[in-house]
Amino acid sequence: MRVTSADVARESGVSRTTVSYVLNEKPGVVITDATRRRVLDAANRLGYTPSAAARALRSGRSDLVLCVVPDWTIGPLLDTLIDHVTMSLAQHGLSVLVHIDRGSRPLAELWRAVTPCAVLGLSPFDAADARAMARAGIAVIGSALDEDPHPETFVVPQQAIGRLQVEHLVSRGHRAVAYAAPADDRLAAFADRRLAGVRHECARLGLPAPRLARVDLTVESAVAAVRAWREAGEPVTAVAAYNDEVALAVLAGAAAEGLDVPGDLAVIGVDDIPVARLAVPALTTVWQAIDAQADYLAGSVLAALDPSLEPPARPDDVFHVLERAST
Amino acid sequence: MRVTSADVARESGVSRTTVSYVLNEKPGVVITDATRRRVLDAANRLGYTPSAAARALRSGRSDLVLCVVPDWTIGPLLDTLIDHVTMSLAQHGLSVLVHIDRGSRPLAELWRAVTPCAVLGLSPFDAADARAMARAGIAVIGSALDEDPHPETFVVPQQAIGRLQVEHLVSRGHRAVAYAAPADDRLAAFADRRLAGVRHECARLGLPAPRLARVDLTVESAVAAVRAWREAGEPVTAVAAYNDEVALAVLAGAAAEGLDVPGDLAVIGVDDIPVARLAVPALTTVWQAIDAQADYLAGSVLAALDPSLEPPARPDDVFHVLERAST
DNA sequence: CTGAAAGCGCTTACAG
DNA sequence: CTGAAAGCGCTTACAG
Repeated sequence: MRVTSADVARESGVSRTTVSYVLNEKPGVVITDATRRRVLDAANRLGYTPSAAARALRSGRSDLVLCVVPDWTIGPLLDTLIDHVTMSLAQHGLSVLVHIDRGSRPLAELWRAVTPCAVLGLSPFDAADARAMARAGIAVIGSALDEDPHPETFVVPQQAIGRLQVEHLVSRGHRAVAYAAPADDRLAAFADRRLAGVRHECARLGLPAPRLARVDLTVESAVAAVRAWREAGEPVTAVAAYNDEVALAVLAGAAAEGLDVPGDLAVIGVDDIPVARLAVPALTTVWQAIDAQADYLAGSVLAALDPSLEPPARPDDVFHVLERAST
Repeated sequence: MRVTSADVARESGVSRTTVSYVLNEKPGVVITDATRRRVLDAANRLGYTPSAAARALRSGRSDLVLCVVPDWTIGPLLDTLIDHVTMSLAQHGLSVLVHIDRGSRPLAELWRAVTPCAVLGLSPFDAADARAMARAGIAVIGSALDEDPHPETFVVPQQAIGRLQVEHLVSRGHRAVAYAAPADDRLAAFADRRLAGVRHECARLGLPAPRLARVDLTVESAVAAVRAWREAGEPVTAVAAYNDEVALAVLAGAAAEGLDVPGDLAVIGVDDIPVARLAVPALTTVWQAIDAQADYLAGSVLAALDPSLEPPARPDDVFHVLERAST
């Protein structure tokens, strides 16, 4: 049978009220040391752990943070981010629970089932969902892929990535730029915005509009793209790839076509996956300050939970070009 | 204010009992169609969703499955596995919640807070934890990295991977085999077992004991390893790498040393990460049947929850050599 | 076919 | 400093 606070009360000869006060270290209530000791001992002896369900029912709150992750195949960066956030929040007594949302069950069912104190969305929430959660007293920290004025929002401006890639390529003397988009449609929300950044920066700098090709993670696909780019009126000399994997495909395509990188074709990726460093030539890429972003996220949760806390400052400068041999 | 079943009862002019019966489709209870309709309508109109906390308190059970993931940097395979399990269980009304366990908070606190109906461990549980959960009526599905006779255990025999690698290399005519171990200590549980498999198979086939080197994900590290292997009395001609990333490092090291792959040195990885296909030469690797493993896992959860269900058969043949150009 | 009532385990005014 | 009691929202015997 489950050990309840009543058992602890009986065992230590006090009321449940006192047990609750002692165990929760209720501020403002003074308990004699002897009593406290007796309660703590009894709780220990009995192996008492409070029922979270009862607690949640009573207070309408838990110490769970629900982190909703969309069906992205973003990979290691996301894992690292979640890992960091989990660690940070654990230090404040909060447990992060990750749920991969593929839309098979409505989000509403989930957060009601978990009764979290906060919900962290790593992709934008449906407005109705967000409202419903807020109405239920849950702290909602949403996300956006574009600049967003709303302070409690996690923003990773994807356009900036594309801009940065072009800026770097141009600094290396290139003018004819191509964008290598991923084949997986689930990535479109990211890919389209990064492409927009590329386009924007090209226009701003007076370069020809970027050529575009979808590249899946096969050599053939990359070869086809590389050929098309090279055959253009003004042949492409530099490629901004959606991410490192796509960039590695382009590298493989260029090698298969006998092109020299970066002599004939420069390539820049995004993410700095471990393997990027191992490519021949080593891949130039855009690195993200995941730690800073994780800290911001954790801080936002904490601030949303405790209004007396200063909300964290949005990290700027979260992107950085890591120059290696491929550009 | 929260909408409760009492509100629905009032709105539809029935008792809470009836509301509960209708909403839970209680078997054996017959409700007139008109009543059912009224209740459903009212629930809808009011936007009623049951309080999971109250339900959990009442029944001591939720429809949450807690999946505890250790602090591995295993990457995409794990993501895929969890994704599949989440999907499968969602079809049975269960929501999977993933928690990365880095030991900062005791597991006991977490499962008590979540009140899951089942806990899925992707690494072995502490025996005391497992007992406590079982005592609390939670279905426990543990994991093991070695053969394990316990039926409700998820086993991915790591040794088999090493054996398979050697078997393949030998089939290509090699005798002098090396093992490229990862530098990250968190991977030791896997790496050591795979190495044991390599050793075992070498011994069984009468080959020299495998040479061993740690390779981190840099070219320099791989170059050092490759040099050491080539300088040996009987130079190594084939490398079984811990995983694809390490294998790609070895490939880079071999290239830097001017070695021909697979002519001078054959390399086989594990995982079939997308980039493996893009390597030059394309990387031979050991592929895992993640889907089958996910199905087994989901089936185990379901079977543990409902004794009338047949427990799933353990998938065999979950590993498979994917032969490409590097061997 | 439907309702009144108990109880899951907790916290917290409210009294002493 | 401590206790008796209410109530969070649900489900389920038990009566009708």
